[in-house]
Amino acid sequence: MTQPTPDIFQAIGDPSRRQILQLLSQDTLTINALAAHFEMSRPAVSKHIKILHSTGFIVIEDKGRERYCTLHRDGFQALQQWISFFDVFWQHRLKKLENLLDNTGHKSKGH
Amino acid sequence: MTQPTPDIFQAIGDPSRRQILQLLSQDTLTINALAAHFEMSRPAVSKHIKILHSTGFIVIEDKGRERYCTLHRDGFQALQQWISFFDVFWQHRLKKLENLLDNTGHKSKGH
DNA sequence: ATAATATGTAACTTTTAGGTTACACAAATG
DNA sequence: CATTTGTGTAACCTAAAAGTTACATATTAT
Repeated sequence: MTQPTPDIFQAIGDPSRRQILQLLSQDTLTINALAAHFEMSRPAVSKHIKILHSTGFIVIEDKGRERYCTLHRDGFQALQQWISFFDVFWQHRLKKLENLLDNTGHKSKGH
Repeated sequence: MTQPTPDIFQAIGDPSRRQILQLLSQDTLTINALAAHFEMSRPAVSKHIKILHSTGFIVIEDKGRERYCTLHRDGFQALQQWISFFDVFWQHRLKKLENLLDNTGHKSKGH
């Protein structure tokens, strides 16, 4: 891969990458340790990690020849932010509904 | 498409689909009205909508020959739930850090 | 009834993502 | 120093996603 995917949504779009995040929620793991959990080749896992890293879901700490992967909050927060945008929408909708019920229930200007 | 993508993560992985959700957060729109906002063909938009529908991000109400699309909460909640799993992780981490600071700061059994 | 509109679907093409193997290289190990 | 270990990367292959055009169909409008 060159670098065509610095997109948090696409990053978590892949099941393997989500599984990597799950594994890392239990433990800090090296690339090899992670790869051991998968059928696919180590380079494939390595690519996934690169994507998770570039999108802010994990941090990598080099220790000698090993690379330790740990969950990183940035990616999750970015995602949370996106959802929150829509939360506002739901709240507005709820308010609209309340007003509607208020107006039809009794046509006075309310108590 | 047959039906190989009933996956919320993949559903929002596509930028066009996210834009559709954005548009629907302003207004309930028909397929055609939505398609008008895009460069791509109407059938392409139609496919995206199908995916967003099958993953619970939108509901569709038929009115005569038109189909009105509206945001639906299910998809967003499913996504939120996934994030929440990791929220727990962060809280545990924070607690661990607190304990650590507590123990190194003063070696008594704490107040 | 005819024409126009709003849509779904099938068949096909193109693009992109995910995977593999082969190789390079630096760090640990004997 | 030779070997093993942990990793990155390039080149390539395959499969899946996204897009297109062409066509079918049901509603609405004239």
